[in-house]
Amino acid sequence: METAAARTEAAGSDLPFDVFARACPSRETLEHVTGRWGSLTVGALREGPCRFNELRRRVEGVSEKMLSQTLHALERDGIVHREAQPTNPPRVDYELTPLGIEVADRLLALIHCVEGSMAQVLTARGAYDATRAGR
Amino acid sequence: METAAARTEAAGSDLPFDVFARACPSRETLEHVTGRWGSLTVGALREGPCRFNELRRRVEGVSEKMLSQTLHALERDGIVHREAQPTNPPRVDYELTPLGIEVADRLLALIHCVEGSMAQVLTARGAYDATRAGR
DNA sequence: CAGCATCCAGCACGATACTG
DNA sequence: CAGTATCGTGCTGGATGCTG
Repeated sequence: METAAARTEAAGSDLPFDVFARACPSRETLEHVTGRWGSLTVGALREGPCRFNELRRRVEGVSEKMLSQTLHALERDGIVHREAQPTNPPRVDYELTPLGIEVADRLLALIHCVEGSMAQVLTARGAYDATRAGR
Repeated sequence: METAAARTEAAGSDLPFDVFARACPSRETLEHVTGRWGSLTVGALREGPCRFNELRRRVEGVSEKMLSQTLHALERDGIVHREAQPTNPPRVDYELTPLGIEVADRLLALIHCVEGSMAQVLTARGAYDATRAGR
């Protein structure tokens, strides 16, 4: 009972996918979803469908390039749906798929947990830094 | 109602911390927790306290350096507690703090959600790639 | 065992410019 | 508006070697 697979099974889950295993494709998807911009993009889309530039405004600080890249990865994974109207000027709406909503809800639970704990975190940081002040 | 802060408030949350805002410290903590190795480290520690090298084995593929770095960040944020015994050879145990457990549970919910959706994800990827086969 | 220090390759990312 | 293309760089992160 040393391997990741063995532990996963011991934990009651016999799914074929295990993020703790080196080469599992679920790691990629998890990274797309939890990545620096992925998590914020998915979180922002939970508020409802959104166009490209509006999304850029929701996710403060994201560059055009990174948002585009992030959206492509999420679309490929079936988390985000892209709806393009062939009008002029072009209009493209992004929205979460049903799967995306599932993921977004867990993600937002985590985000809110972190946001709500920031006072504690900041205190912990102060204490940690204080013990190392002299070095 | 354009800014991240305004939206957050409109969404019913009037917390002072908003990850969608450019310079919010919660972004850092979220990244520590959701980062490539952070998420796996926190997830692995949810199984119980663990020594350095055992942790390295649980989180397949992590290098010494990255694990060390990750643990420091998590310790500083008050997610992980480090307990060192001054014995020889040295023995150090890492474990989640109460806050860490809160976070880990949300994180694992997300991880299991992703793991359980991988069949769907892989199908979506196939479909996506198929439509772009010719370019 | 539990780690820090150093080196360095690669790519993640931002800035800028251009297209339909 | 909604992107793609290209370029430059600073940081990420792996490999290696050393310490207590």
